[in-house]
This record gives sequence, C-alpha cells and structure tokens, in this order.
Amino acid sequence: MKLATWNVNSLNVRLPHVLDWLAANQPDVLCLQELKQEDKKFPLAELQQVGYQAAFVGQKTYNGVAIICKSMPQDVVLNLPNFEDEQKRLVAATLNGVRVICVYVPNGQSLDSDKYQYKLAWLVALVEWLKTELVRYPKLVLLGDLNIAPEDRDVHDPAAWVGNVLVSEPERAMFRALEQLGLRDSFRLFEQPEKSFSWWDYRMMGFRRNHGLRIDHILISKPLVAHCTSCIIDKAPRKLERASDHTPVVTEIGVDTK
DNA sequence: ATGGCTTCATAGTGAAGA
Repeated sequence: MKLATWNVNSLNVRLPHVLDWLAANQPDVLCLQELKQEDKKFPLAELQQVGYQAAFVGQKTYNGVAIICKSMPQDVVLNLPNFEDEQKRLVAATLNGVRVICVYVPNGQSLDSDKYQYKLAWLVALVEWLKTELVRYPKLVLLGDLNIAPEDRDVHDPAAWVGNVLVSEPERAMFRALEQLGLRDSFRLFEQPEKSFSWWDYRMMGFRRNHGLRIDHILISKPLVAHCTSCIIDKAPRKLERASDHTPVVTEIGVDTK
C-alpha cells in the first residue's frame, strides 16, 4: 500500500500537477490539504477518469482536505467529531482495512495569536479522538500537513526559527503526544538525507537554498510499523512551474491492498 | 529588514500561509 500526503495550496491551480503525479506514481492513496475550493468544484470526474475515487470536504478560499484512493472509501468521517469547527481540516476513511486520517492542522500564525490557541486546542481534540479511532482501527495512518517541525533537525536554521510557530515547544509536545498514542513517524524509521524538508518558502529562493521545514508527516500505528518498507520526500513537484510550496511525502506499507 | 512569494476575493489592496 503506497500512501502519500501533499499540501497543494489550491487544487484549482494544482490539479494538473496532481494528475501528472498520480499517473507517474500510482499511489493507492493520495491525501491533499489546502484545496481552497468549495465541494462543487472538486474535480471528482477528472480523478475517476484516471481510476481514482475520493472522499473530501472543502470550503471557499481556505483549508479543505481530500483522500484520493484507488478503492472505494468506507466509513468516511468529515471533521473532528469532538470539536466544533467551521474550518474543514479533517477527512477519514477506511481503505483495504487501513484507517486513513488526512489532516490539515492549523498554522497558528504566531505564538501570541488566538490562532495559536486554536491550533493547540485542535491538536488536543485530535489526540482525544484518535484514542477511540485506534481502538476501532488498530491499523491506522495519520497523515497530512501537521504544521509542526518535530525536531531541530527538521528546520533549516533552528536559531532563526526560535519563538516561531511550527517549532514551539507546546506544538512539539503535541507531536510527541501523537507518538505516545503508539504512532510512529514513518520518515524516521529509515536512514534519511540531512536537511530533508517538505516545505520551502516561496520567497527569497527558499527552495533553491533549501531553506525549508519538515512539517508534512505520515504517522503509522504499531501494527503497521513492521510492514513499512520506505518513506521518502518527493522533491520533483516542487521544481515545477507554479509549484505548491509543499511537496509530497510517500510511505509504502506491505499490507494487502486487495 | 515584520519584508521577501503565492493564492484568493476583489476590482484597491488586504488576509493568510509558514
């Protein structure tokens, strides 16, 4: 089972990249964040034409998440059931016996912002809900734009980022809370290149200078860890014209996809 | 350097992202 996550920063703009990437990589599951489109604009027909189904929830201008998958999504959940939220940031579905949870965690803006408190509250609700999900679905994958760089090695210049969202200690504590549920960061199950990132600032030639952060993650539950065979960051889409500022992360798990 | 890009909603610029 090949699973990927990609914050596309507008599916309206990025659909050609997504279709090209699906054709080239043939994942079983591709989770998208920041669709920035209403549901009626979701390109379901185009995806079905190339052999994919989808579960999705969007809104105008901001947020929006989708699970694009080769098999029909089962037991779909839209949004955190235990958290009142206007913002569309979560979609979950069962695929071939694996629970797939796609999230777009709030950015937080700055440590003194109301949005930061919203981010932490959202993460607390996520952890609580995952406890019940893990009981129902021991084989579980949590993936998406978590908007947290879990360690200093996930930051191009840790000193420059001190005091910023994405790297603050309370956020990192929430990442560890996810790990304490039994979820493992699949990227760190394997030897990885130094300075591996999944997002680079559009400004100041961030990508060319590798000024990035690793904030997009694929976390897998314990029963899947022994079957996980790889996790890579695919930088190719970030090099395209009109690229998203994020690039896909891809994990392969040797479980039956039939 | 509180900017730098990019997108969206606008029809001037401003918000938001990370």
